[in-house]
Amino acid sequence: MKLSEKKSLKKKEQILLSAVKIVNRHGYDGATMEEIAAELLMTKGSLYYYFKNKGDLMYQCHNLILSKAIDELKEHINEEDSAEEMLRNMIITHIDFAIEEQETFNLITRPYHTFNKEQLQEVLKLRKNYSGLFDQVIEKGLSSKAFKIKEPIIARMFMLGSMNWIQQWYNPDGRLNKKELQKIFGDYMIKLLK
Amino acid sequence: MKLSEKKSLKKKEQILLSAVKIVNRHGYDGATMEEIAAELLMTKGSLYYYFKNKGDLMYQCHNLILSKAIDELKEHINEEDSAEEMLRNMIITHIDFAIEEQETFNLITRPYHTFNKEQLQEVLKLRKNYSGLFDQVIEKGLSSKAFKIKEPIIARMFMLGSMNWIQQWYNPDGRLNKKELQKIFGDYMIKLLK
DNA sequence: AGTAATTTTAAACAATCATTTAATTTTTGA
DNA sequence: TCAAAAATTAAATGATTGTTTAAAATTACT
Repeated sequence: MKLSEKKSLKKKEQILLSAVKIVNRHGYDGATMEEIAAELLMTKGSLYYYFKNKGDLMYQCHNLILSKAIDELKEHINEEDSAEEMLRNMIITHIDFAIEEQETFNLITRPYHTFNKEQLQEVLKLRKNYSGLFDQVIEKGLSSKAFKIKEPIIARMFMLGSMNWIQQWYNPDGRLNKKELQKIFGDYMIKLLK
Repeated sequence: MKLSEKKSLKKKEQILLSAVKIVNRHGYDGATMEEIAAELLMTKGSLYYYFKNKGDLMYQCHNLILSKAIDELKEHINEEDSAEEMLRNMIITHIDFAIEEQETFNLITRPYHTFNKEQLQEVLKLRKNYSGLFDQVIEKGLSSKAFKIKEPIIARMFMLGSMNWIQQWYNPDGRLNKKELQKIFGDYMIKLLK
């Protein structure tokens, strides 16, 4: 690979990270190309040298974060833990992403309005992938009789929803810190599933 | 009250209802004054005869729906039911609003970005009012020993979050209809609290 | 019926942004 | 060092949309 290509890739990544930061701050609609560029001391025009358009940039942001999250979940699943222990770890990861990556993580609560057809297909695939990991663990718990829950798919959506909503009220200076919340949420989930 | 004032109030209400409809369809940013007016066969300019600006209109939409929801919750609380029965009814109401009023109900996940100071104060007051009703019932259940949960405030946020998120995945043509979902969610909540 | 108040409208305005373009600057590599 | 390639920029463009305005249409009321 030529030097210039390497540099280009690196720049692309920097832009992506800047975009993630701005999106987390202002949401999809609120993130302007101008601000994303300014973060890197560039002008917005340059962004189009690296990305086709804003939609493309947003799409890649979402994919980046979601892929990272999937990787982290998989690490927890590969360990030789009980379903309960695995689930507790996955909850910690999910809440981490929901809090730290805020808008980018769920980016596009309204994916149909935001992404084009091919992007949408990929996004839905990734999301299915993601939630499938939770389903897997719940299934494991059910078959080992550690869990006992009706409608496990609904239960999974119930759980993910409660966690995704944390970002609406979480306050880093609140009475409970992130770690404490993660513990409490884990306890709740286990109680729900047992 | 003069006839013209009555008519004016009626028109104002119609506009509000149209705005609610459009917001539920496209979200806050996606709702244009043009479309809100078109729904009533008016032109957008007319809206400014009744509302100061878009922010004002959105604010009144949110208040309208939230107030309705509060009223409905209060009806459930005033009955002579057990905490469990009351909570089940409140869950049905909440899910109804979350599904049917979609965007308007949670309108402004990002209230700081959307409302001005006085509006924000009123919105936060209403929201506190709303969630306080759930806290009340949980407290009632705790003191009657029907419930047993640590960190009841967090549990309430947990529950509201899981319900608010329903609108992200709910499909009216899905395997489970709304009523079935409400039942399942009620069961989950009770299991969590007991 | 006729006048004053009320309501509505079309058009102009203004602000915001995403995107394009053409020129300029910087970097690369022989 | 120097020409070609790569990267960046400033400015223009175009589309959207909230808001204002002044005139026109409608309605209320004596």
